[in-house]
Amino acid sequence: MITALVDCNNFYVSCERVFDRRLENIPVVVLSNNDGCAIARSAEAKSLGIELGTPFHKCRDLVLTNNGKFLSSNYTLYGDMSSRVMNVLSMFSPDMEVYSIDEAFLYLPEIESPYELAEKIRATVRQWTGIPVSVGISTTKVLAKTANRTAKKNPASNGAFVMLDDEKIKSVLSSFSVSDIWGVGDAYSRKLISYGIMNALDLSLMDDKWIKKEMTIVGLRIVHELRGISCIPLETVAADKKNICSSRSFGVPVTTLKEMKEAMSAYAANAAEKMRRQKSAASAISVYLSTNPFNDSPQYGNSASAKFMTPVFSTQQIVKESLSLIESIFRSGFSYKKCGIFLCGLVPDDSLQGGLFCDYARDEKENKVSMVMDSINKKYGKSSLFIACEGIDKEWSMRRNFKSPSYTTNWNELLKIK
DNA sequence: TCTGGGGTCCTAGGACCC
DNA sequence: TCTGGGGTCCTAGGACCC
Repeated sequence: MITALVDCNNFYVSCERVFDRRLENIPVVVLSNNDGCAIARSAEAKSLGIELGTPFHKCRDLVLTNNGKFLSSNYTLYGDMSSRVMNVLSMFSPDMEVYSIDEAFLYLPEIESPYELAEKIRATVRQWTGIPVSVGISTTKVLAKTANRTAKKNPASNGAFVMLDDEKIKSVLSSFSVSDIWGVGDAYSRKLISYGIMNALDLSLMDDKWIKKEMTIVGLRIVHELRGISCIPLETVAADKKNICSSRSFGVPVTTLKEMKEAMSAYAANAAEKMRRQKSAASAISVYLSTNPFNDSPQYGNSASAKFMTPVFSTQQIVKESLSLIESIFRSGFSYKKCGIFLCGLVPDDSLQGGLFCDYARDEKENKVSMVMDSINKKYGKSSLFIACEGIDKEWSMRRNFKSPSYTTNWNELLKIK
């Protein structure tokens, strides 16, 4: 099957550039939550040598002295731009897997000129959304990923790379480092290199038994895909999450139980809303807190979990349980950096059943309140309605000193043309 | 001063069953 | 010296992805 991987170039930076032309041709760095470290870089920023994950304070001067700009991440904008891009891509194939916020796999029909199609995809997405993309085309997902990376690495390829015949595939693989293969991370690439397996062609020629022993069945699938045997299917329908997590670092250290409980309530409410969006209920929850491991100050971290007799659905129930758990592990005298919640054992909400020891009438009422809150927040914007125990001032909330407007999702922040 | 957040899958080993 | 065979379920930990 002819498989394409379409990947947006420097996606977050590109989203920002669509609405602010002043960001063209200068180093632009988008920072993680809390303005902590670099998570997206323009080509100009990359050529200054700024690596993914570089802490803000370690690259601030370099970027600013080169007339560059920092931006806080604006996920509302990126999420909305992503769905625009995906909408355009879906016109090119009925068989599409949205793989991440900035990538999609597509099955393409057998066509005479895949290269022309790739060009058409690039031009259409660019014109309709403003986002530049790269296209890699081959016969399996792993090979399409490889082609895409090759397109990005070679300026001559003009953002599109096709490898369909064996000779071409072999020649690309022979100069493709194992550490760049999709599915081969740090640990495996170190291991492979220690065995003298340096490039993708070397890996594809290894014995199946050896691969399975050293890299489990997951590694074997990757190797087969490198050989052109498709074994990672296209997932056209996004599966429901099995776990949902919400966690954040604090903008300023948290030292009191009162603030910790406010933050915990906010994250719990956020996780509960995400869970209801996919129509699930949680069988268990787990919470954790921790100090800042990069500090010399006294360290402490802990977690606690609880199982519910019957799966829970409402924000009220989830917040209540999370607060009692976090209280049980909170110790005063520490400067906390982070806390979070996991909702586990998610089941479809239509299979909710009353438990013998539950107050069914109360649960029903709370479930309805949660759904009403969700619909109001959907209509009037996030956190139009929130529970009081999240606190009002939220001094612990994350830093986002350089956030751009929500150009596409908030009437008050529309782009103004002068 | 300052280092993100949110997921998935697989395996080994222990506990338990008959 | 010697201690069955076959299975399930759960959890922790390690690998990976963006």
